[in-house]
Amino acid sequence: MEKQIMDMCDNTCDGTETDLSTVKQQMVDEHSAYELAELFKALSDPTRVKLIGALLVNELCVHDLSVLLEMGQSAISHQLRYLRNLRIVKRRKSGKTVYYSLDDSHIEQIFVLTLQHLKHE
Amino acid sequence: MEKQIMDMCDNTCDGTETDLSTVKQQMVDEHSAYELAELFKALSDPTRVKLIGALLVNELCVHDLSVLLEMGQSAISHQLRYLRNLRIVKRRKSGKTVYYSLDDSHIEQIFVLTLQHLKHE
DNA sequence: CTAACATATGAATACTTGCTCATATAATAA
DNA sequence: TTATTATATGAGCAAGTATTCATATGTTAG
Repeated sequence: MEKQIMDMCDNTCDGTETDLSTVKQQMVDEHSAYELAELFKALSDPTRVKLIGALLVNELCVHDLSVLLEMGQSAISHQLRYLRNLRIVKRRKSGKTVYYSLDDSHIEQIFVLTLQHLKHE
Repeated sequence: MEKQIMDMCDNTCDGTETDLSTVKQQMVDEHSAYELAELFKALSDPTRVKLIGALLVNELCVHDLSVLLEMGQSAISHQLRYLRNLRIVKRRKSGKTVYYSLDDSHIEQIFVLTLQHLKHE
């Protein structure tokens, strides 16, 4: 434990000439790191990926999404709320049914770009 | 429960004219969904984001990363192993010290693209 | 009004995950 | 050899997460 704190005070390990303060200035800041992680976390679950993948094709209601993914209505609804809180999807109500669609072209781009990368290799 | 299974057999809910089988054909398949989620999961943690953000600037050894992120050596090492297993980072050994660097230009692109999106809004 | 349908949501639970601690491995120095 | 430095790793735990179940809300039909 004491040793660890000592290490923290040192600025380089033996054999490195890297200027850490320069790296620290250039690297992504604390706040951005959390924002990035939060955004990627939304895409880090297969169910959410499938939901986004489906909404990429068409606006769909909860029931249809539940049929498409072969999952319970409640699970779908919970995940849609998650994505809605992050403004990744939006909803449109029409009578009894609620239609969901994508609400963020950024996510759409990232999603499609990454999908292409996975396919072409 | 019985009701749920009934729902699954229906192909549309009232008020929808969406052809679900057509959507299913176009949407991302099961396997791709899991691959996408796995990839994004690697980027869904602030520590891993910071690690990648630092290695985006420079190749760095474990100790320096531990200093930069102000975290214990063990935590850093565990996360580096995680990223290494997914071939996101690679390592180069030089004497006692091990230098890590990015190993996947895809991830790099996605990371930078997303970072830009977050900044410009 | 009541019944049926569509969606939302709180609680419970099984599972996952990120960190710490202690220790192991590996390389170098004395 | 032993001591020191750098990194790796297994176990354990606390916190988080995705699903299910039961139920609530809201909408339309009869």
